[in-house]
Amino acid sequence: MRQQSGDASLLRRLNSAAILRILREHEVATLSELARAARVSRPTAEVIVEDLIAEGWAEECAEEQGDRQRGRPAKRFRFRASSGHVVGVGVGGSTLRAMVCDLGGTIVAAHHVPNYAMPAGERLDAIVELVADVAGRAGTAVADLAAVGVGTTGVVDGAGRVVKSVVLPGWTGVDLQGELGRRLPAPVLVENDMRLAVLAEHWRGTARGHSDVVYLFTGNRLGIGLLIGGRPHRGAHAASGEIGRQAGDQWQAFRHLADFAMAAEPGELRTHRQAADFALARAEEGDAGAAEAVRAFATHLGAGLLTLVNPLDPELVVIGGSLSRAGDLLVEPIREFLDDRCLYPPKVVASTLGSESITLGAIRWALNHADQTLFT
Amino acid sequence: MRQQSGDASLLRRLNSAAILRILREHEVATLSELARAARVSRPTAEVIVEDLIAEGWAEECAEEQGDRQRGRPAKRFRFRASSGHVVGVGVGGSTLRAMVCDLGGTIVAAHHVPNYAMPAGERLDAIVELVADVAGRAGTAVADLAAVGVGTTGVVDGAGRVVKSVVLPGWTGVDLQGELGRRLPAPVLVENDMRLAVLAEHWRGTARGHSDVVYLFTGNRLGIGLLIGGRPHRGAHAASGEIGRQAGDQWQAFRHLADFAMAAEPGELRTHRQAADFALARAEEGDAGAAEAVRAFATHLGAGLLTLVNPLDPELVVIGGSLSRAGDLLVEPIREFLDDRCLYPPKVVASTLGSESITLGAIRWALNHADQTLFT
DNA sequence: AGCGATTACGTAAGGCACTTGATTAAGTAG
DNA sequence: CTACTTAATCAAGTGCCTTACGTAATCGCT
Repeated sequence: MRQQSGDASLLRRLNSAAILRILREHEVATLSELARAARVSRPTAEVIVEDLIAEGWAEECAEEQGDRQRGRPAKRFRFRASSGHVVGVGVGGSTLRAMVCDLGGTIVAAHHVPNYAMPAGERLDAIVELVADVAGRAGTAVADLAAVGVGTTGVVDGAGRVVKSVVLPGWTGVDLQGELGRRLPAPVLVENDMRLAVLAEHWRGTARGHSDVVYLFTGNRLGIGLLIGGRPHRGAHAASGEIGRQAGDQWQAFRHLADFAMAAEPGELRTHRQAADFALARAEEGDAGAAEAVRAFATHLGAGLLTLVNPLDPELVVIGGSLSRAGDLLVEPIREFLDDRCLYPPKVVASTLGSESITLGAIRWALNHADQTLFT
Repeated sequence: MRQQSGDASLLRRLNSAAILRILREHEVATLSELARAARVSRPTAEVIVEDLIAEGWAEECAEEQGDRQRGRPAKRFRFRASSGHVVGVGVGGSTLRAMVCDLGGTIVAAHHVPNYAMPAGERLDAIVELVADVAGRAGTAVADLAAVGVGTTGVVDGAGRVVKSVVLPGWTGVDLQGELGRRLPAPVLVENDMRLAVLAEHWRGTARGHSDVVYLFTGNRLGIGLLIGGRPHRGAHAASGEIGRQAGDQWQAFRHLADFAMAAEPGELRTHRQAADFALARAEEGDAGAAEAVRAFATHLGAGLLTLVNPLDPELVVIGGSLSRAGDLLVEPIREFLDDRCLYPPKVVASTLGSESITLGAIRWALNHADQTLFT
């Protein structure tokens, strides 16, 4: 822990950051409100707000009709959300997605392009182009972006290098953060997609208000993202959540669905996800065998989750990824399984963010970085 | 996150805390050194040190021969470790242990008494008496203690209540922190023993310098303590590490040893720990069957650990508890198992703290609390 | 319309903590 | 004994915040 010390200017930085925070949390605020909330005197709040306006972080806004109290009308100020923008990028197995939002967290543009099998260099170019594209749609230059957050499949180390990727050919070993940082005139932050997904759930998804969350991604593969103490857990080698090589059949749940699909329509070759979609669709139509397979699948997931839930004791388990659309069909058996076996069963819910979760997480990740530089 | 703000006096508090920190980290320091390290001017460092001395936190010490440089000799100051003391208590299955240490972390007294089956009220009295005893041995009054840290078996909630204990009869439901706080004229902090054990390993054990650690306690039962980001992980219901009710045979490793002991000496009734001691002793003597049983036991533990290691990606796994005396006999098979199956295998080591780990952790927990109040 | 009550704005004076810079003190090296 | 080095001491001076007081703008009541 860095020992804090400093001269008088530190005080100003601190108070300035406090005021800015309060401004951003409230829609609008008067000087008196700011002074009270930040526990500083009015004159102090005044000069700080003047500075913030001069630097473009805040703006005065016209008074609204209706909320007029007694006494002299107060000037009203608000955080200038458009003073900066960030981009979030999601590098998925089949799609490159990107979003732009302002510093207030409002999404102002989004776009996506297919992510077919291509050499790494070409994909880097595609990402750069996509970032420029969405930035343009938002009326911003790439150079003016406060940060670009990127979420990608694979093991991503602390420096934003893709250490290992089985989904994207040629992606292993790419120094994604370095390469994008060289091509983009803005700070680039690369993270693993699971960690960003759970961050998104915490920000705008079903995990709002919960600081200890286990996120289970279900799609063509299984993945885990852990939120611990409100922050994504990365692990010593940034490999947290990698359950792919898990021994035994701990996480080999897909076979229940694959077996069902194979039995129902023999000869058909399916990916995990295709088999899952097939079985889920049949189950929703009322097919008893399919329902049984889905239940076995979910229970298997529950068993895997249990090995984590007991040691970690999370508040919440979120089931995300494309299979989470199945909702209670998937969630209910997991809930039952955990309820039976945990001293303190966590809540179990399905994600509602859908395919946007990783991009949203990348946005939040970039916003976190912007905040850090903003509040210093 | 609380938004910081404050007037000029905050600056003094901050700088004062910084100086105090530096003083405690260095054995002795001159004013110039302090000013440089804390990044404040010399006059500032001077008045702060004067204040600290007046309040008893620091003291001037005579110059040492030998380290004389050129120029006017500097006054030398040091942290006054004896300005405060804390007590750490470990409530184990068969023993109550206590230690006293000063604010510099030096143990100055220790004592322990048996913890036989007794009513909760009686045990509370025994703890209070033990605390008074060790405090007396250290030449301190209980009322002068900066904090008393207590580690106990069982599920301990955020307020220091024993929510559940299977080891100590009548211990379930005791508001340990409240009851002790009422009986002791000092701040009392109660935590789960596993979390304190891993804290001790981080402080003075094999986990020094590692911030992401999985600690596996092996004794009469299995328990887990997680250190995440350098801090003990508590979980949403403070039940982190409770693997007792784990489903299936995930953590039922003891049966390998119990089966061996039963086969070797039929009819003998043993606790888990007795069976383990028996098998380990035989294995050390070269008994092939015993070695096989121990290996199966260790491998079973490895399988349980794997379910945690892959999602959490710790730097280190520490095997603690009484069985860890077996050393490589236990650790080596676990290491092999994890090395085979992890993308990034953690280091695996046996604890060297022995039976003191929980008490040491309680000490460190109390010191953390003392620090928090010290540096404000 | 005028007046008091209420609330916010604006400015001045004072205090606290830190900094810089000059001067004095206390040693060592030659 | 002198030169050099480093520490202690003292004296401004600056930045930031606070309290205090006077001014401005609006509402509600008479």
